[in-house]
Amino acid sequence: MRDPKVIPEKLRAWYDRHARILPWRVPPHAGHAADPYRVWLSEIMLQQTTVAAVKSYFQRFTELWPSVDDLAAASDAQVMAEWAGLGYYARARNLLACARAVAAMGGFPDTRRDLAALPGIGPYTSAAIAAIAFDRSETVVDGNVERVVARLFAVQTPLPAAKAELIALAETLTPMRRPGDHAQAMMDLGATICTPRSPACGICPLLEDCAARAQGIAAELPRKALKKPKPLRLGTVWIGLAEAAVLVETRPPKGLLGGTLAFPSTGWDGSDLPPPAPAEWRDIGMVRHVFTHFALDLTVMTAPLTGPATRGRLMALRDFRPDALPGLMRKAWNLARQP
DNA sequence: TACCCGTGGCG
DNA sequence: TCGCCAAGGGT
Repeated sequence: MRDPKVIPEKLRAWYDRHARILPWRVPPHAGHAADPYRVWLSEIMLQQTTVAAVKSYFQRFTELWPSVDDLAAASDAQVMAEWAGLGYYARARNLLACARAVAAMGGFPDTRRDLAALPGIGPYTSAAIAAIAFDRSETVVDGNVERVVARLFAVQTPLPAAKAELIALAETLTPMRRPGDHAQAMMDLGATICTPRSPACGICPLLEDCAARAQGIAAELPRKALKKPKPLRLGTVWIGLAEAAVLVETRPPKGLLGGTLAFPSTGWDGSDLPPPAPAEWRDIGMVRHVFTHFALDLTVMTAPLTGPATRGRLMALRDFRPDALPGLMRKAWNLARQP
């Protein structure tokens, strides 16, 4: 019943009318290709991150660094500061490493294989850039596509075990013509109609082709393995204030919040570090923050510094930008500056 | 394979 | 208030 070619044709027709307008996107039939730099930058930012959260960051980055060569010339600290708040900070470190590699080789490679050799570019992102920026017929599989395909073919296997099967099914839909628009159409469909909860099947262009819809189980797919409960961890952070300055440190380059600007803290994994300086530390309250795999209750201590610090460095308040902090540290700062 | 790695919005 | 989830990659 389901002709494998009818689905991409219907999808393309729907996309031509309903494509989302996004700052990094070239509309269908624009007559020119997308800029690989802007495609790459947006794809990195969009990894596990919503379109709404990315928009202002994309705008800011492309203003500061209009080309990959401009970005390659930026400092680590500046890129980390501009990325602050977006999360998954390994992306920012890999972003800069990738920009420098691309600048050194004179531009982005135009095949999926060569793209995937660059830092921060994996199976999804390499396929997306190859299809969208270089018109390569690659199959782009993200969370949206997994969901759309699982429903179209009524795949009952739970994720992540179903991953290989979903990729194989998605490949059967990839066209030779306009593969980039096809990829973006699949993702737009997943983001606006074939949504995780209460999908809008009534207005779906693939309604007649959807096996899950026919069985009445669209909203139940894709099935997912049970996830482990998140442990609660405890920690302490110290915000030391000197004359028009605050005690900060740059966190170690790897691990949680790696490379970000922070206040000295315990390790919040049981390690029991001492305060970074002698002072009359005062407990001003606690902030809760939920990471991917654990929750954290962080006790916030403040004090005017009275002796030399054993950790961190003093930063003048005029140079200190709270929005250069990751979310957890921003919460602590906001608590500390309240009366 | 199974972890590790942020954040904000939404029902 | 809380669990779920979002254009994943690295190890």
